Amino acid sequence: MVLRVHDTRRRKKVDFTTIEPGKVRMYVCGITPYSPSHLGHARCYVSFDIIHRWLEAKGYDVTYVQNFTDVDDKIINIANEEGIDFTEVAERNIEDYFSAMDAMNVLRADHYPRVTETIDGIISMVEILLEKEHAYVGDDGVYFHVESAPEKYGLLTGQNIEAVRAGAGGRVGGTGSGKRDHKDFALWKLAKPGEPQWESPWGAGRPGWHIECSAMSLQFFGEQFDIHGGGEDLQFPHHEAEIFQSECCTGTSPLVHHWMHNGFVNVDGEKMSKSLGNFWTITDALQNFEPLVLRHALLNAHYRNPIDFSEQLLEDGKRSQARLEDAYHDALTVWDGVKHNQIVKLPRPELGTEGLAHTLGMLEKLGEECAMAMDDDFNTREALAKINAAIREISKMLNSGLQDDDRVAFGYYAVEWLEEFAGKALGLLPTREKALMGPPDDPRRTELAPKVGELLIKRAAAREAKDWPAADAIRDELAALGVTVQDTADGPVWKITD
RNA sequence: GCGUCGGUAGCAAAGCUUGGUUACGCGAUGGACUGCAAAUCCAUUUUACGGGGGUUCAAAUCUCUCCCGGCGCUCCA
Repeated sequence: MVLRVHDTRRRKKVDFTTIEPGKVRMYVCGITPYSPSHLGHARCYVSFDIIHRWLEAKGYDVTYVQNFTDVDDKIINIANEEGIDFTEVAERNIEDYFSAMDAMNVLRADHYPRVTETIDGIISMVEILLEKEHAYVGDDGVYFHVESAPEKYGLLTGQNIEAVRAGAGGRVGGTGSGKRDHKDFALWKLAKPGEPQWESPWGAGRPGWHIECSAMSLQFFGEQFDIHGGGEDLQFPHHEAEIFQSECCTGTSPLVHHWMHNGFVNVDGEKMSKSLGNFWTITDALQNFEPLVLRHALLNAHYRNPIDFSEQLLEDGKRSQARLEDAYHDALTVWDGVKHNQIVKLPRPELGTEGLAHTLGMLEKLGEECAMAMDDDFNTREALAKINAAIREISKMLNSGLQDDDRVAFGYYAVEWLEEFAGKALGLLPTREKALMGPPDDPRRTELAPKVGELLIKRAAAREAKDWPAADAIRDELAALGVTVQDTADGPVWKITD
């Protein structure tokens, strides 16, 4: 099947092609670690995790590079306020980032280069740009001269060079920068006293914001690569600046074959921002919701469309995720019941119109449709629709009174199906152990277990005696503790649901 | 102002490139199952596609126009 991806530059879905057969070079702009990671980061890196996973599922050998902008004005300001080194600020926020991403099942990239480790590459790139007269040295740093390559202006955003000049002309003088033209941007900023700095031919200083990505992609991938991603806000000016720098430096065009940008997280219809007071860090969201619930909520929209975030969105995600995990749990239980015996190998499903054969045929078809959805520009919403349909089929079959061998074989097949699509492709499944045992690392569960166990024994006795009012009273008591009981064929099961 | 993306049922959100069948989920209601629940399944809510023209046998989908909204044009995922 052909993979179609939306390319920002061409503004449409195109057939995905790679520079080198079977290999994908993917660069995604990472965070500036000046504060704990927020929901916008969650959305971005979950989106590209999906892309990463699906490319690998399709058999590509993917090299995924994601940078850290570990020195910048905001980091320096915070370090100064707190009286610590800027590296400490960067370090602690990078740790926060990784722990949030790991919790959400975001697979690690292959490389996480940092600005502070890429200084040499940046300097040599700036030197070439100066040599080719695409850059000049100003009072306070080195600047890229946009007018030196006007044909590259607005490639991603359609901005018109004349209009931008007219619209922002007044700002040039006021900034006090050594720019000749307001459209120009810094490649190297000379250090003010006390700022972190590195030696360069133009004086001690640090890199401008955009140049790092050009230097890093050149270092890891060479002059061209397959996918460049990031949040949609990075299109202008960041990604357009990268095109200027890289293409003018190497003389090779295009730098990137597929530009991919994820949509924003809004809150109550407005952009999430600190100044509006509607700001959510990932840690905030994970106070009341499991990481996979957040992941599920994010995948419930297409990656390019905006998400309007709310408590309700997480509540919906929670229900959908519970439905998925329950189905996985049930299938695992059926199969796990005999795992110590010989694994029953399911015969190749024969398509039919009745019973097991029919359901197996349905699942096979749903799997194909799920893959088609992912091939269509990573349509996770559509894929989830297929997974929901599969859950229904699995659930029906597991409750249909199948006989032992068929039941076990079907459970095994269902586990494999879910692991392939919901697990491997979408990253929505917990480990088998977790799914079977429930959340063992929830401290509240451990705390409640003795009390709940006691009440359940009492309730079982009351039910045995058909004393329904007493049994219901105990259930109410459990509910007051935030515990919901389900009576199943294998006895009562309880969950924390408040 | 310029650029760009969007407006789909009570909520939420796919489908639009390649025009003709159901999205899916939540909520609500009814039913099956249950001592009652929960979970699960079945059904209804469903004459859904911002307004108005055009093309067509046929339009959510193509086209024109108008209205409304997000985002970008300064740092941002």
